[in-house]
Amino acid sequence: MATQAGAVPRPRAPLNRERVLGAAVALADEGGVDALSMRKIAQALGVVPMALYKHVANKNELLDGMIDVLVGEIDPPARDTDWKTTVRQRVLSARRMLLRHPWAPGVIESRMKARAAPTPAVMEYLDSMIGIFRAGGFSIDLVHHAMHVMGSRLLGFSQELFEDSSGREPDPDALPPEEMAARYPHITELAMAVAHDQESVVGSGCDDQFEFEFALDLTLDGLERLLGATGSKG
Amino acid sequence: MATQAGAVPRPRAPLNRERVLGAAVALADEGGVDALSMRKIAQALGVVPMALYKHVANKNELLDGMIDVLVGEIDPPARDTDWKTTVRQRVLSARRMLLRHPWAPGVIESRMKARAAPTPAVMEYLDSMIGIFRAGGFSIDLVHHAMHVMGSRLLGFSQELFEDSSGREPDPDALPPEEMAARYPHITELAMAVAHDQESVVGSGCDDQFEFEFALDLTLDGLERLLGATGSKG
DNA sequence: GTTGACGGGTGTACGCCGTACACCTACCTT
DNA sequence: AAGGTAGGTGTACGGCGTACACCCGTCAAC
Repeated sequence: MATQAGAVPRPRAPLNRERVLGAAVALADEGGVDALSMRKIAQALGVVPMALYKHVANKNELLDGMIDVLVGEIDPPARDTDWKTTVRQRVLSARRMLLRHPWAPGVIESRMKARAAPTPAVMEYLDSMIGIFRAGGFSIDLVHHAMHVMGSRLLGFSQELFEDSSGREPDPDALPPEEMAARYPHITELAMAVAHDQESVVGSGCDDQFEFEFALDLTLDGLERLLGATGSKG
Repeated sequence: MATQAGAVPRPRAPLNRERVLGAAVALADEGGVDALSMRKIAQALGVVPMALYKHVANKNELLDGMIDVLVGEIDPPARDTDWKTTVRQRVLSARRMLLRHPWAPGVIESRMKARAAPTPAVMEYLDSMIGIFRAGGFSIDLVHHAMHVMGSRLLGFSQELFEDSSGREPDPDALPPEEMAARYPHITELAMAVAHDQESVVGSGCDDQFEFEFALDLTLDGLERLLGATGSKG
């Protein structure tokens, strides 16, 4: 009489860590990380909240697991190219991942601060990145500096201070334009200039991708110049 | 007969927005932002939780207010120096502020994402920074790029991926050194090298301040080279 | 002097959260 | 048949943000 011989329609697939993390990531993708709760994840999986705790230790460990899932989405390093191309491609791949999961930077940062060690996937990512620099002839000291220089960009995100604000409901107590211009003349000037050229770009009128690559290349060029100046001793 | 003529010991100073924000910042400084709750702030002020809501609209608005307090701690721009020195000093001042309030980057980032506009103090900071570049002869386009390049560093923090881990309770399931070295050879090599030189520096063996300035100068040098290449037309 | 508005602290209550703990059930091993 | 084990369940607790009704001291207008 076990399993009722298929009489009942099997109510759901068996839970496992992967499915829990997947549901959590999906929920965060569509509602932001603040809207993520153990109870909501359980509901999405058709399961009682406490069931999740058989697969993740607690919410923090769940967040760690989610990060690992995301870092796993980053492309592996290219083979048979110079370090600069490899780093560039890798960082851009990381950026693509983060654009798919805009809540990720915050989680990464907060988890980094709370934990003794980054998660294994992050460790592997960093290790591989260091390896790319080393293989490119960077001295160990220079790699060290380079990792710091890349800083947050290493994981693909910069602050995006001027994030796309179109499509947000207009702020009820926003300043009228003329007062805006009077109080923040430089911001206004910049915003006007950005809005003027390249009207083709939808949204903010600022090509985020271009800006990102501009910044990335500036950094990489700077590193390349340093590499040339100090030679390549290990 | 108003105010009882000092017969009762005045139980507490009257509440106001400033005192609420001050208590909130103090609490976050000593317990991290996760430990911050309206109830704890109220308790610290000897007041019932709902009293706070007469001075801040809600917790998010409180966080915004806290950011404004912090940004107000950043030194005003120096006068009568070149743009590079001015930017450098300002960014380093912002960094000092953030070292005093390590929870701030996370709050700034999360609030930036949730809000239509940054808080006024942040706006003023950004505006002033743009003004410094403009006064230094940067074209508006180049300022635009520069702001993006500075990215998170503009507000003084880089990711600090290798944050000081000394003084944290040892991770119970940390890898033994040899396995660490086998799995993450590059990280290990770098860590060893960093630990070797400059044993004078306490903590992680990595001079964060030096790394920060190294990265900052690399960026600024790159911008300076661009400035020279394109000339200074507005 | 009385009145009434009002700024600001209070008390209660609701619905959400993470999760400890005891349980129950279906399967696998022996 | 017996018992262990992995995994889903149910209940319960303490903490959170905050809506809402209240109450009291001050002060203006009459």
